[in-house]
Amino acid sequence: MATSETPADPLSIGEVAEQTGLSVHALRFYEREGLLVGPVQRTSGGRRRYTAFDVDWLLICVKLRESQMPLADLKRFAELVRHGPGNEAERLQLLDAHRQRVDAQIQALEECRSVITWKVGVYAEHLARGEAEGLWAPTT
Amino acid sequence: MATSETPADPLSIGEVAEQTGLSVHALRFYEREGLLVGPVQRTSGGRRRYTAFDVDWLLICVKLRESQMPLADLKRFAELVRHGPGNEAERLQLLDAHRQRVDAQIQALEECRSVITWKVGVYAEHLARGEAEGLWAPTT
DNA sequence: ACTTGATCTAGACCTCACTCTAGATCGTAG
DNA sequence: CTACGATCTAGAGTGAGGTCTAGATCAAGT
Repeated sequence: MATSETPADPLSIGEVAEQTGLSVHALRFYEREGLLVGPVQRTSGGRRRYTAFDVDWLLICVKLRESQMPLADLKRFAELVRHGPGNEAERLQLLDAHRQRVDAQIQALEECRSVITWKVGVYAEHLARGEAEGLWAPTT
Repeated sequence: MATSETPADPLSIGEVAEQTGLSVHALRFYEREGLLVGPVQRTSGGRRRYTAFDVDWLLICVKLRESQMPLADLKRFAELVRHGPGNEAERLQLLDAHRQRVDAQIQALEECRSVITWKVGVYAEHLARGEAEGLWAPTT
């Protein structure tokens, strides 16, 4: 899962933005909100230096966010990881609950998809027939 | 697809809220925003009376919203239907584009799901082994 | 030394999709 | 007639999740 080729090659915020797909604004925002596991290192001049660990964590964050995990849950998860060993059961529970929500989302989307597909079919058929029918009730 | 048992039995806003899962506030909001195909009928006293057509349309709206169609697109779709025959190609295009977005969403969620499942597996395994290992890197 | 572009902070601002409030009115049951 | 709950309108407020701004600083190239 490591993103790094060389084990230690700190990245600038811009580079991390590119690698994660998050904006630099979002990266700073996530940090302020306590969504990162550790404090991000800084150069002597005050610029952020992200380690491969930071980037890996952010990539996971991206996946969790993409699947609609609220920032509050993400924050809780980060806190658990930050506090180290001893709370793995809770981490597991948090992730597993989220996985169930993702499953539910997929199912819901598949239902939507079938409704949409059916409706697309209705239109396509009518168009194919030359759209000269009078059957256009408001909801079809 | 008709929800009505009796072809003509107008419903109150509260009943429609119950049937669609939308709040009465949301129903009024949708109407104001032009998301409905026709104007909703009113009683002499000014109360809304929804027809089975209205409800069917709302049920479709619910599905489209559930799959993240923005209200702006929903509004456009409503406008097209409102203007009647002659724009079926555009309706088809709008729906089909949305269907593609839904497919992409499902795919993305499935990817998320597999990342999460993998991580759940990591925790579960460690817990099963008695959590006495020192392997807890920040991102695992 | 100078210029340029990336980064810094604090905090204001934004969009989306509702949600809620106030104060009035309707309609039905007692 | 009176209560009471459901509904009405216009408009303000909310929460999530960023996004943007201003004004300063840093770092690299020429």
